[in-house]
Parts: sequence; structure tokens; C-alpha cells
Amino acid sequence: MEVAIQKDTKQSILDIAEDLLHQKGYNAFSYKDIAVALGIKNASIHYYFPSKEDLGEAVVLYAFEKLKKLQEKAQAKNLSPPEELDFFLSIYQHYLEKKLKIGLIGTLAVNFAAIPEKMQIAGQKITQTCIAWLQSILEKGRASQTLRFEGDSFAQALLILASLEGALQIARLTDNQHFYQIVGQLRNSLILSITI
Amino acid sequence: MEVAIQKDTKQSILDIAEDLLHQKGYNAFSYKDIAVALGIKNASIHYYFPSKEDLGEAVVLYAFEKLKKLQEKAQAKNLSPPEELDFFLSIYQHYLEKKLKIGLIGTLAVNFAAIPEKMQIAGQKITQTCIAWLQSILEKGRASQTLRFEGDSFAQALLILASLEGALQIARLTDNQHFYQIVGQLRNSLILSITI
DNA sequence: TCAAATCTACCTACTAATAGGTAGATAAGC
DNA sequence: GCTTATCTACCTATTAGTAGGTAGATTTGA
Repeated sequence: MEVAIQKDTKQSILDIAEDLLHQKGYNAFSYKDIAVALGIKNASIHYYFPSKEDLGEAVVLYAFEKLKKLQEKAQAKNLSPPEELDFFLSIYQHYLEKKLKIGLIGTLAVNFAAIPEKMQIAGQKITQTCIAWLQSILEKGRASQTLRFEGDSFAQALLILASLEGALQIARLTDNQHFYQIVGQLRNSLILSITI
Repeated sequence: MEVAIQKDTKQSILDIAEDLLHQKGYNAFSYKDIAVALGIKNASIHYYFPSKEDLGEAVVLYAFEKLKKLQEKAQAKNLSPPEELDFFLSIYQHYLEKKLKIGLIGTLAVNFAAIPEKMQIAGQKITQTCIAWLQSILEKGRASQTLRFEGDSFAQALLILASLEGALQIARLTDNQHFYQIVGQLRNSLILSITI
């Protein structure tokens, strides 16, 4: 059994494209950027992704798959509502700490009028999945009296998601520490237990 | 006294550039887009804004000026803390309802690695001004027992700003109505009075 | 088995379009 | 006549995308 020295080229292209999408936005990166990073030629990327639209859509669909796997993973763990909420928050914390730095929803929304329709639609699906997931956590938390919030669980789910997307953006413009302050403030208002 | 039939060209360029920046992001609009919209030639825009960096910075500085004027206007009105908070929220509501649709902070953050340094710095100033304004509202509200929140007023200000930026983005990806739901949820948690 | 056929994963070399930007002419108005 | 504002006519760099080729691995089949 041999160790894979080199990642699959197609996967590497996807990873770098995801990176660039988060760092610069869809219209600010080019095939050349990816080609240079990988040490291959422009045309080779067209071999895997005939058009930039194909690549853009693939990046979003790939992110969608990852999100769904995380959701399954969380459900398999049988977490308490506060723990599952923290699991969701940790996804965004991972965005901050790793290369991505900005949420996909924010990226797609800001460049909405300048991205292909397939990316728009995929972005909408991701958003709806996030909202539904958060809402289910909130409902379970309210039923078990482990999470505290007022009003509609859907509206509260929207508020949490908006806060996280916004938090990453404020962090990028000012200071990473501000992300943690926002998440802390959010957690304090939601989680009933005294333990941190 | 004559009615101004035509707006000042420089101002029109700024307005359209602001529009395009919010709709597509910095790297997805071109001088040509503006020239076509105004019915002038590409080169004429270079006359007012020699480089795209100049234009980009001018748009952000112009937005900064508008923000400061709104802040002065609010202070001149001697509003109660909940009223001043609503004034701030109404700025974002205006973003949603008018042409802009996305907050400037979000736009600049998402394309951060792909915008000129001067835009980055101007964006940071706007963010800090917003945070400081919100924090002052929160402090006054807590002192006068008209606003309710726990913990640090700075962290709470960050949370509100993040929510609003994220709310615009979720609204763009899904439904404008979601913006109002987020703002409603936020108001309910902050404002102590029963009256809406 | 071994040669032909096919496929994979790139390459070089190109195109058409668009980007931001510039030089210099020109028209209009004080 | 000088300034302001706008034009025509470019330039250079970059973009996404295409055409066609090729070395080497893999599959097929007589």
C-alpha cells in the first residue's frame, strides 16, 4: 500500500477554486490563478471544468455535500441541542480559522448579480439547508428547555445564520477577535446552562 | 430658478458605481458598464477618476460621508435610544428597499483580497464608525432602561451590525421578507417597550 | 501474448472579447 | 483664449475558451 503523494488534480482544482472564491469572489479569480497554484496550464483546467460556470457550480455543490455530511455526522452523535448548536457554530469558526475566512452564503449573495444562475440556485439550497438545520436545533432546545429564545424559531434561525455570516465579514475587515465576541454574545443569549 | 435636468456627471458616475459595487462587487463591474449607463464614453470616466482604484475609494468615502451625515441628523433629533436604534435599522432597511440591496461592509469584506488597499482602509473606518454608533445607542439605552441586553455593549453592537449585514445577504439569496423577520427578532430582544 | 485501439491527462498555440488606461483632437462656455 | 468636458482612436494585458497534438497508461481482442 502506497501513500498518495499527490492529490487528485480535479480535487485540487476544486479546493483552490473554493479558496479563491472565498478570498476574492467569483469574478476576481481566473483559471490562470489556479493553473499557477497547481503548476499546470490554463487549458488543463478546462479539461476538467469546460467552463468557469461549471467550475463555479461544482465548488458550491461540493460545499453543499460537505455541509450535508456534517449534518449527518452531528445527527449520528445524538448531541444535546446546545451541543448541536455549538457544532454548527464550530463550522463557522472553522471558516474563520482555516483558509476560507468568509461564508459561502455571503460570497454568493454579494456577487449574486455577477454569478451564473446555477451557482445562485445552489447557494439558495445551501441557505435553506442551514436555516432548516438551525430551526430544528432551536425547536429541540425549546422543547427540552435547554435553549432560550423568544418568538418564531424560524426567525431566530435566520438571525443566527445572519449573525454568523456577518461576523466573519466584520472579522475580516477589523479583527478576528470580533468574531468570537459575536459568537459569545449569541451563545450567552441562547444557552441556558451555566457551564461553558 | 431652473430645474436641474441633468445631474452632475461626476456625481452620476459615483451613484452608478455605488450601485454596481453593491450589485456585483468591485471586480465584476467595468468602466464600460458605467459609460453605457450614462451614455458617455469610457474615457470620460477616466477624466473624473483616473484609475478604478480612485473610483472605488471615492465610492466608499462618499458612503462614509453619507453615514456621518445620517449620524449627525440622528443626534440633532434628540431621539430616545429605541428611536435611535430604529433609525439605524432603517438605514439597512433602505439598503434593502432601494437599489443597493447589500451592505457596503459585506461587499468590501467578501472581496477584501481583491480590492485596493485604500478601499480596505476606508471600509475599516466605516465599520468602526458603525460599531461605535451602535455601542453608544446601547449604552444610553441600558442607562435609561429602554434597551435590554446582556453583557458587553461592544459585543452586542458587533452582533447587531453582523446580523444586519447577514440579513441583507440572506434576503438577497432567498426572500426580502426574511430581512424583516431578522430585524423583528432583533428588535424584540432589544426594545423593552410594548409599543411597536 | 502482443499489438491495435482507446483513454487519460496533460501540453502548445491560438482566438475573440474585454479589461483598464492613455494621447491627442475637439467642442462649448466663461 | 483658456478651461472644462467630452470625444476618437488607440494600446497593452488579461480573460475565458478552443483546436489540435502527444506521451503514456489501459483496455481489448485475435
